[in-house]
Amino acid sequence: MGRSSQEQALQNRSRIVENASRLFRRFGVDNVSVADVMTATGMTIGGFYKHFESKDALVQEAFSLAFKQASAAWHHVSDRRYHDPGLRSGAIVHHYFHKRPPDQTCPMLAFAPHLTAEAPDRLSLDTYRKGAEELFTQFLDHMSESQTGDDAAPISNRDTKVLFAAMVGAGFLARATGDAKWVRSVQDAIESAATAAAGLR
Amino acid sequence: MGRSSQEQALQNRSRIVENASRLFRRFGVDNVSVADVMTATGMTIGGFYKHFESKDALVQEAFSLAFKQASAAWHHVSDRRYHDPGLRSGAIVHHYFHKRPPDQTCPMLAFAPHLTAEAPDRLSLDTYRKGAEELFTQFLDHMSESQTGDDAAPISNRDTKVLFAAMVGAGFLARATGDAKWVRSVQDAIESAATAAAGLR
DNA sequence: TGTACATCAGTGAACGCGCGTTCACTGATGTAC
DNA sequence: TGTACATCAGTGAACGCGCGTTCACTGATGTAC
Repeated sequence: MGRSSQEQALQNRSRIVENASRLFRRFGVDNVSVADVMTATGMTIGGFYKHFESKDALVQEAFSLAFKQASAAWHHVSDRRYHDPGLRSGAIVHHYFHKRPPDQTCPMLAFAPHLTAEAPDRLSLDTYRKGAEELFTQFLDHMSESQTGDDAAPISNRDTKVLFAAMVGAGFLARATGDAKWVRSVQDAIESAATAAAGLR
Repeated sequence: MGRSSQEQALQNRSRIVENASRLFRRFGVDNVSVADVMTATGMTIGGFYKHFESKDALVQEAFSLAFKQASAAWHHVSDRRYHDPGLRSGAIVHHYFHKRPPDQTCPMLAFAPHLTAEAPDRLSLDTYRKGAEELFTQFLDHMSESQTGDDAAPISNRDTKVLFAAMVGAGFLARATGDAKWVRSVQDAIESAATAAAGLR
């Protein structure tokens, strides 16, 4: 195994990032080693540093990719046209909780745990912040857009924010408890509230 | 420094757990070493294993203590008597977001991050599950109780669940972003929604 | 009540393991002539 | 178009560090007589 072509090398680099993003989202950043990522890509450890300066640099790229994919997934769900606007917001919530394979966990959840304002040394904080804010504003836009037109008034900004936080919170709890009964009842409540919020106003 | 008295030893044990709980809540379980805890208690590393079988055993005791303290704190806030029932639920939310020193972070947030359903080896999962469910049902009870009597109808069960998830979610995001503007706007929305939910029904 | 001995809470150095990172090396790719 | 040489993507062993855990040891506490 000697040198790879420049084209091949770029492809390999992309595959490393893709695998990293997938594994990080599923198992958590701290539970996946650089060697794990390289093995999953079919390479050995040493080559990693020909592409990235450090693990943290990889984490940041994995962030960006995950946020991009998540935003694309949202578009996909919310662009389906329903007659009942309530169904639309409900469908988004339902998809968020129940229709995602484990390696497509919400990036808000997947990457934040190992970040703490109080724990200093983490460089990836800024990347996370930027991606998180972007995803949030996209969610706001989507929710208001998806409910306009037709005959229904849009969900209020306040309710959308509450819904957003509730989705993240319930997803977080589900991740930690492994889908306990009470958590599922919370998820159902949120889905129902989303449908109602769109229907009533 | 020879042997300590049995009484002294028990006190030391308690102090270890207290310090652990405080440090874990503030910096996260994975960012605090056993040595850190022992140093904070004014002891050296070796003595630790005279009291605990492993770090994980300590984590579990720290869980329990934190959940107890959190539940006590809730009692304290919600037991204050307000005239306006809306104020009560709003006050609980407000306290949750803004009135806690960093070493009293919500245990839901503090301990879950290093737990993942997908990451197997963690023994402390069950302890967390139990504590989390207990804290949740206590929250439900408190919210419904605190709004009854007087002239206002209680908040619906559904709304309480949504509020709960939203509080956890927003707290989670705040922890990771270090209080970004948009996160604070989400927190304000939740507080306002809590007040409104109690006032309207 | 005092004395001899066993116990064991606490000490601090050392071990072992995982993991991020480095390094000398290989051989195919790219380039200069 | 072919040949000689430099480059550098990828290899796999080794290093270094942090941290959970172990261990031989100390000396005050607890106990038996």
